[in-house]
Order: sequence, then structure tokens, then C-alpha cells
Amino acid sequence: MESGGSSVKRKSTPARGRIIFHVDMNSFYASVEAAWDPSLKGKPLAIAGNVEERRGIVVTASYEARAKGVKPPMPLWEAKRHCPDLIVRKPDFDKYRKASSSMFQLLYEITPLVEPVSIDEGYMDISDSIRPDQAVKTAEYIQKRLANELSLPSSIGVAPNKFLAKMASDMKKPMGITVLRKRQVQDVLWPLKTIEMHGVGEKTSDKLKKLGIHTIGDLALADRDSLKNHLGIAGLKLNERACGIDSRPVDPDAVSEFKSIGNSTTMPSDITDRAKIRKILMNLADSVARRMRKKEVYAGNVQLTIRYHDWKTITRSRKLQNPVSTHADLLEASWRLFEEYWNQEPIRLLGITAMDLVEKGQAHKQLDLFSYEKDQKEYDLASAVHSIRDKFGESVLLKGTQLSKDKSDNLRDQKRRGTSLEKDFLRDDLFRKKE
DNA sequence: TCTGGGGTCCTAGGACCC
DNA sequence: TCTGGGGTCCTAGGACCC
Repeated sequence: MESGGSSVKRKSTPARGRIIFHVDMNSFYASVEAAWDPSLKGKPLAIAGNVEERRGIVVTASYEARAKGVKPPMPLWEAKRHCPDLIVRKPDFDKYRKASSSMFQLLYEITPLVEPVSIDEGYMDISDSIRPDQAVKTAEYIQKRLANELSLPSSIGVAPNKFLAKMASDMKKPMGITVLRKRQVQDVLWPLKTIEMHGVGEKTSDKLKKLGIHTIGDLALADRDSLKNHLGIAGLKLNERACGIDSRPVDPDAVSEFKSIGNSTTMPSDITDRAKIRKILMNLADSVARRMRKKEVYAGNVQLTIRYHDWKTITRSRKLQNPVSTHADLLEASWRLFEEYWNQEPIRLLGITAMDLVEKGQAHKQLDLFSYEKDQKEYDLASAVHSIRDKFGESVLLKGTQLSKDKSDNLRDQKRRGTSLEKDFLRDDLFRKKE
């Protein structure tokens, strides 16, 4: 046992009596557009990608559009059939990011315990900042300010944990405030179909049906062993959530850094022409590199996505010898993957994703010339020792080379595992010489 | 005329080490 | 010579969400 005295720092204690908000913006992209251009207010509006092409889909629809049957993610042509006077706008992400940051700024005024989940939703833990009897008033206050100051409608769920808050915010839209208490779970949640549950998609819901589980209540009362067998750990989690149990804390740092940055594009028509394909990869590499530059990160791994004419999608990735950031390096890496894995069939979509992101300073460290030269010498020696050993056996080596042998073993391991950043740089150099 | 583009997390298998 | 089990890293795919 540890001696007492050290007090635990708490962000958001799952232990007892938390009050969690889930703030969910309604039709966010469409609402932002209408906030910027009030002439759009009250009109059926859809935000859709690929507007000129035939392949656009509705990303977000205003409530007026929804009333006429327009529902994301619906192909644009179908949306227009439902609603001939539909106004269509292309997404403008810079605009949405700005609106998003204003929105979160407002939430931070209530408590620092805000966890952004996506561009338009987030959790708040107000347990330590607001008196319980003031919770609903606070939710109303937030909602009013979002509407008055930013012209943005929202829905807020108020509950003892994240899962219930999330479910609650979904129940009244737009401009709803819903309180969901633990003791209401049985009455309110259990009658719902499993697909209504956050975390259950089509596949899982189908699997559950085969187990005779149709509602959230079925899920709550299901046999845990059976759930574990068929769905793994995820099954156990779902069972707990269905019972209203969720101990995940609200973590303000949860999404502070990006894990990957990618861009992809669907072609107007399927292609097989290598020159065209390379051109598209060039553009993708360019936009990924641009976004990486903004975030000041390097990529340790590059992934290529190919979606074929028949919707079959493959991803191929490779860890890089040293982190890269330029569009040329990204293109080179993805082109190599492309050459290696394309099966010659017509392609519908191409994507490049930068993964294993490291901060700029981190990546630069490896380019330190001194350690490079030092390693180069050691590596050369190590390689020589290795090839001699491989050719003539251990006995040929002098005693004095024993140390180098160990070193060479080390280097060989690192080379294989790719764990040492400095050695990675070294390896890349060797790699290039080979080509 | 079906099916976008941005992500995260989890699982599973193979290679390899100890 | 035959043998085990735990652990890490890498890659690919799948499910899900907004």
C-alpha cells in the first residue's frame, strides 16, 4: 500500500454524482450557412459534396429540407426528386471550423471540462462548477446563447454519464433539452431498437437480431458470455451501456492531437489511365502535405486507399524509413504502393492518408548530422561484421570484434523493427542508395 | 443515376524476440 | 532435436460516427 497524503487530481470523477451535458449542434453545416447568409433561413437547404458531378450526396439538410424527405446521406439526384426547390451549397470547412471554435469557446466559459467529440458536438462535465439544481437552467442558458450570439440551433442532453447524455441529446431536435436519469433508462431507453443506440450500427444490429436481441432492453438483459462470444469486448460494453452504465470520464485532452490526416476523392467516372491516376495522387499528396504543414507534423507512415468500380476497397500502408512532410515524399510513397498493389481494375476513388504523425521538432531531431555520421560509421562496421559472420562463421572473427557484433545485432534488430528514429534516417539513406 | 469525405478504434494474423 | 508461451511491431480490414 502507498502511504497516504497524495491527493488524486481529478478531471472528472466517474465515482458518483456527475452531471454530464452532451451538446449537439443541429444540422450544423446548414445552420452555419444560414447564419452567414440569413436569406437561407427557413428554406430547404442541403450541403452536398460533388455538386457538379452526378455523384454528390447530401451531407447535411436543414429541417425544412428534412420535412420534404431529404435525409443525409442521400444521393443528390434523389434529394432533388423529393424537393425540387432544394437549395444546394458546397461544404466550406473553414467556415464550419470557425463557427465550431466560437461554439466551444462559449462552452469553455461554463467549465474547462469540455471534451470536443467532433466539429459540432461535445461533452461537458459540470459536476464541479454548477449546482445540481441549476443544471437544466445552465443548459437553457447555453442553448440560448448559442442561438442568440451565433444563430446556431442545438440540442442538449443532461445525464449522469456520457452515454446517457448522448442518447438524451438525440431525443429532442432541434432546440431540445432532455434530462435522462438513470432510473428512467428502463422506461425510456429499453423499448428502443438496438440500432438507435450510439455505437450500434447496421452490422452489429444484424448480429444482435440473430441472437434474438432486438431492443436495448433485450441487450441489457442478455447473457454476457454469449455477447462476449459473438461481439467480443464490444459486446460487454454495449450491455453495460444498455443498463445505463458508463464510467468514461470527460477528458478535455482527448482529441488534442490528430492521429492521421487524409484526403480522398471519388472520380467523376472510373479510371484506369496511369497518367490520370498519378495526377490525382499528386493533387491528394499536395492537399495532405498542405494540411500537415499547417499542423506542423510529419508522417511516419503513408496509406493508400483504392476503391474499385465495384466498391471493393483496399488500403495499403507502409511505415517509412524516416518521417516525411513534403508532397513529393507523400506522392512517392503512395505511388510506390500503387504500383505494387493496383490490380488493373477501374478505380472509383483514391485516397492518401498520413499516419503515425510526429511533431515537427521530433522529426527534425533525427536529421541531426552528427549522430547520422556517427551511426553511419557504426553501421558500416556492423554490416561488415555481419556479412563476414554469415559467410565464414563466428570463428573467423577476432575477439576484438565481439563488441561490434553486439552492436551489429542491435542495429539489425532496430532496422527490422524500425523503432529507433535515428536509425530510421540511416536506413532511409541506404534504401535510397539501393534504388 | 445508389452509395462522399473526414476520421477513430478494435481485431487478428504473421514475424520475430526472449 | 523438439519444444512453449508471452510480448511487440506491422499490416489489413471492419465497424462505426459525423
